[in-house]
Amino acid sequence: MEGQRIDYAAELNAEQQAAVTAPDGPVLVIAAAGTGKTRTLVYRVAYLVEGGHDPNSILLLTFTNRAAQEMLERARGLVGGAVSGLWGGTFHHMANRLLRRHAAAVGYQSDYTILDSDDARRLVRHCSQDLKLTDKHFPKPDVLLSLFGLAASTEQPVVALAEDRFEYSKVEPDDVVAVHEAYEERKRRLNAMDFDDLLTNGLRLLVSNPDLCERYRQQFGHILVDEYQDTNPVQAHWVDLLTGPGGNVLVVGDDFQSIYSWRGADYRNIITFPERYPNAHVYYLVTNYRSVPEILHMANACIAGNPKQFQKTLQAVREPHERPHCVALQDGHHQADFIIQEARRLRAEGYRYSEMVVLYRAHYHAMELQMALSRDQTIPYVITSGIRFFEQGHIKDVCALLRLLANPGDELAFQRLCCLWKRLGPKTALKIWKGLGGRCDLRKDATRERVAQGLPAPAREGWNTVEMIAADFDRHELAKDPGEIIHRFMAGFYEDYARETFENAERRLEDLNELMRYTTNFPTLDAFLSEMALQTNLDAEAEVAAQQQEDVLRLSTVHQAKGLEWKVVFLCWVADGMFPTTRAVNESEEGLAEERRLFYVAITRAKDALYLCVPRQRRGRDGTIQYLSPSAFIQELSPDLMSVVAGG
DNA sequence: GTTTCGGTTCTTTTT
DNA sequence: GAACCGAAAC
Repeated sequence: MEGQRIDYAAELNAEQQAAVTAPDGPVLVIAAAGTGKTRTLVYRVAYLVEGGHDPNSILLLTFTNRAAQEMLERARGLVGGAVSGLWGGTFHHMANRLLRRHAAAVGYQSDYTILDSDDARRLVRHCSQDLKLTDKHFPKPDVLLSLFGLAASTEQPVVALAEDRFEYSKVEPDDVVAVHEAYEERKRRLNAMDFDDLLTNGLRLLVSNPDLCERYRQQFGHILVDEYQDTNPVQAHWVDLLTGPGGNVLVVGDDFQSIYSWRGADYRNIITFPERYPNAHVYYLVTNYRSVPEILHMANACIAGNPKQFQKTLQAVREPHERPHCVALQDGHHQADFIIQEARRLRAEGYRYSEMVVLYRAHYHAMELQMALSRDQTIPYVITSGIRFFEQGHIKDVCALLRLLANPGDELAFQRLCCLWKRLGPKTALKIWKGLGGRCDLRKDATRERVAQGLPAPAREGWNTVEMIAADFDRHELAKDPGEIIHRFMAGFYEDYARETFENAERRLEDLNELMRYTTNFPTLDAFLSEMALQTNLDAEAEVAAQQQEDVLRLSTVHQAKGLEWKVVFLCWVADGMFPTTRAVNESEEGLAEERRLFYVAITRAKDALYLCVPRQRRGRDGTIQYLSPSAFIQELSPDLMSVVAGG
């Protein structure tokens, strides 16, 4: 492979080739669904490397870990080892890499902890409680966090968003601001950043240190950005700064597939790209190799109504096959039965289960199907659950010890660790923490003695294991072997604890063994912890890998299905109130437009066959039956775009 | 004063 | 599940 020149004209179509071989300077590639967006990016990387550019000077930014991994692998397949040295990863990943080096420039120590959403939630809860904002009507941590996050990623003040959001409720915007300030202060004190801080501090680093910014501009001669329509203002600003005037930046995206506005993504970044970079070259990819024309007709029709977008129509190249099916069903149970039967029928026809997928708007929409599948026992399936691998209780328990060893200021880790011991709860843990002066460096003998003195007798047992690990920490260079720490902690304490505490202890212990294997990929404890915090989706990715080998039916949210494709797609609950969700519709016109884009994403995942399942009723939480109309997205489509089937 | 236990309720989407 | 609340147990 290596050394062999790539024949771009033979391997790419004319649209793709034009984008891949675009001249230097700013480039915008509008790539509709299934038109070879990833292929184009990967070949662009190869083109640059073949053109003599040092891979070290190329920065490839993606949105998800999965995309980063896939592209690096494919690039390696094209140009071989020459690609190593390429800077590739998610925005968060890159920001973290820069911030570890220059943490002091934004007022942090370089061993800062990255808070996952669960940590952030706990911290905000503490802040609300400290401020005595415990009223039933005061917004919950999740609501507050999404507001803080939106403020951070759109560079808006919290107070403005709070006034807007709570306009018709009794919530005082000032109280929300107070919690926000307390939260910011506590993160500083803990030497911790949440996901948004990585981005905002990454931006601040470049804004307030022009010399540093210039240095990285020199370093990155070429910047490539995937899924540009999903960037938020902070990310876009960061890319702009790193590119600099006259720099080379190539962004790829599809405004039709912008589905992350709820966390600050702004598709205006892509719409206004030609204005921000007036000499930008713009390329369109609209030839779709993925889907049969009937599916593309529906996709084109469904999205056409959305305003303010780069108008483009997917061009089919495949032969006509069959129209998407619109299946009327009585309720969720009938829907589940229908999917199971139809999947089995298709299987008999020659499709593998791994070539089919069941998609839905929200995780809980899969409940009936999940139950039916586990009762049925004939179709192997995986579900990308709502809880992330690294946010499960047992993983976080074990990692609390690692985190405290890495960052002695990590109060959350200390709390979590202490609450594992018998007869030791949050109150006592806080007392000990305060007694230590807000810092617990377990490597120091004096610290360990002080902790030991504060413990109730039954807690000693668990503590002894930690004490021994901490005492050996420097002597045995455990900082270079996080797996060994986990192993010792489990052998000495956690295995017994898990068996006493969890119904499904064995499964959880298996997870921990898996975690131990995973640590071998990392040279140090710090490297492992950084990566772990940013790999929120490890389980989903493992399942994708497993699915490719085994014949397994996958159940997934539409969001998680983005960028993937299957021969057969079942879309569930295409009914009013479910998809689009009531919330989005109530919010604004823009909310509905985004739901429509999500619907578009779902449709365009399908290659051969698409089933839109429309249950007509649903049991409410009080047991009453709720009647549903078909989704507005179906009603606004011309009926001859689909074949109507009665199911069940 | 704290911790633990047993019930109830609620699930949008993710780095 | 897992967060929350109230009541029992240490």
